[in-house]
Amino acid sequence: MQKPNMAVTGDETAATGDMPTYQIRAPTTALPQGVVMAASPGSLHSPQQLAEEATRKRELRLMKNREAAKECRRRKKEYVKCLESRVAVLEVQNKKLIEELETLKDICSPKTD
DNA sequence: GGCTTAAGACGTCAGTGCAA
DNA sequence: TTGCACTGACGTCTTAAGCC
Repeated sequence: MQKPNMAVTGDETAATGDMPTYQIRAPTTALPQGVVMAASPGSLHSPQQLAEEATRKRELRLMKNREAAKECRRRKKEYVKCLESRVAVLEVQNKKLIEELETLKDICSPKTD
C-alpha cells in the first residue's frame, strides 16, 4: 500500500541558487541492451496482441525508470558529497576569519592598565 | 548462534517540468 | 496536449554491528 506522494519541490537550490549537479538533465536516448522497439500500432490485431503490447510497454517503462532511479541516486550522492566538502572548506575559512578578527580586536583595543 | 536495529540499495509509483 | 525524463516517497531486502 502506497501513501499519496508529496509534490516535488526541487528546493535543493535554495541555499545557493545553483543547479544541483544531480538535477542536471542529460539527454538519454540510448535504450538499454536487450530492448526491442515496439511493433507499429497498425500491425496489432487481436486483443491478445494488444495485451502483449501493453505488457511489453510496461516492462520497458519499468526498466527505463529503474535505470533512471539508479542514475538519480548516484547523482544525488555526488551532490551531497560535494556539499559536504564545501561545508568543510567554509568551516576552515570561518575559523580563520574569527581568529583574524580576534587578532585585530587585540591590536585595536585600548590598554586598560 | 539468534535477535534486534540502523543504514544503504533497490524497484516501483506518482507527480512535475519540459520539449515537440 | 502528449510523451518522456527526473525525482520524492514508500515498502522491501540485505548487511553489518551490537547485545544477550
